[in-house]
Amino acid sequence: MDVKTLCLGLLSARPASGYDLKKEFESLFKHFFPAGYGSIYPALADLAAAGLVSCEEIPQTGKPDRKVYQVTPAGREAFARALEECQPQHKMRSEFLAALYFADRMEADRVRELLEQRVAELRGAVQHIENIQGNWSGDAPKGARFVAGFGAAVAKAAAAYIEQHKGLLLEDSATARKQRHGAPRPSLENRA
Amino acid sequence: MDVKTLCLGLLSARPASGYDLKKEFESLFKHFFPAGYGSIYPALADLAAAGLVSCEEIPQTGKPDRKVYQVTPAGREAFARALEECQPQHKMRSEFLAALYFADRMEADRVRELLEQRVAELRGAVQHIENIQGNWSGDAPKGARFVAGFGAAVAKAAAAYIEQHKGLLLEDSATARKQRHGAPRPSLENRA
DNA sequence: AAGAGCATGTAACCTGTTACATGATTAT
DNA sequence: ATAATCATGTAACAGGTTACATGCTCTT
Repeated sequence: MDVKTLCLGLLSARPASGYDLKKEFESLFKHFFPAGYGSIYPALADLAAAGLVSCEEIPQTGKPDRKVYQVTPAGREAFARALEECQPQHKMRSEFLAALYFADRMEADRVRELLEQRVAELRGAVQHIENIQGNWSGDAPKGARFVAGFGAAVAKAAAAYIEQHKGLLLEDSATARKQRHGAPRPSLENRA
Repeated sequence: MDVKTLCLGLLSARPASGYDLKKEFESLFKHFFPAGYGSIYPALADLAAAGLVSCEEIPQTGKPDRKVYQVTPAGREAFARALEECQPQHKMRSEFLAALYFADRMEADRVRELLEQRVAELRGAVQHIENIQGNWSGDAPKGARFVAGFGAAVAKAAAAYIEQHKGLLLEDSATARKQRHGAPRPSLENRA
């Protein structure tokens, strides 16, 4: 399941240009499978070379010809097989968590900055998803709805965790806790 | 924040060999920053070449010499600067979500399989984290505790979402819902 | 006038993954 | 016996990112 396969999948719903596909990646796929022109255009060229899509060039004035790609029967079959056979991974690489692992060695302001930035990003992601959902009129495919809901739910959970547990990183002494809340708060955070 | 920087960070807590570092990556970092020997050994060689770590070779019988790396003052400084200056990203690439976006074009059994696999993985991740937390006796660094809690919370939220919303993907007609639950369930899933 | 949107692509680069190569010791 | 653990590394490969290259039109 690489960018190439995803392009094939999107094209098997409707014909599109590389530019169009980029916009699709920017909307729903943005937060779990980003792709730029640098991967989309070569992917399209490869798919065409393999005969999985065909390309119709539409002349334009003042801009490069618009190249609209369409799935071929072979492409449709290849995508179906890909869906059947792939063992979909869920990879993540979080520099955010890696950095916070070393929170001990950072200044409190820096920790606060990282935490706030991440929460802002997460809220942005939720907003982005809810905007998309708001533009659906009940006719969106169930896969899209499931995926959007998943993204929003997980982003909200992440933001909530940060808000609820940032104290663990920002208040480093029992004294600090006492002064701010009147009583020490034993760390219950990590219980099952 | 690449594998190289993380190795430097781990080494600035205690000296270790590449093999040791791999184990550290396998424990807490496993779910948000995986790294294999193929990235760790070259990273260590680069760090040594740059003078950020020093290496002591300990002869062994029957195995390659154990190479224990230690941070140099320059390395400590470089890591501090990296923590200060990095703008930590949180990248994810989920073939799982990408595949489910196309759930319409999959057989129900296949969808069920993907969902179950993912839930099993998520529960495994939670288990893994809770095992680590169980081995801590209150003395673990706060960064580690925060990160572990975050991972567990997010994994639980993801698993819960899947369990609660898999119906959206598996029951595809109002008829099916009526037969199983006695009444159709309007899609409330995506409301804010 | 400035900026966003439309529209395509290439080439160098970075980083990480996978497979290969070796081999003794210890636990089940 | 078999598998796991210890212990190191290289080389080829894959895949994606970034910067470069071009240029018109429409909106503000």
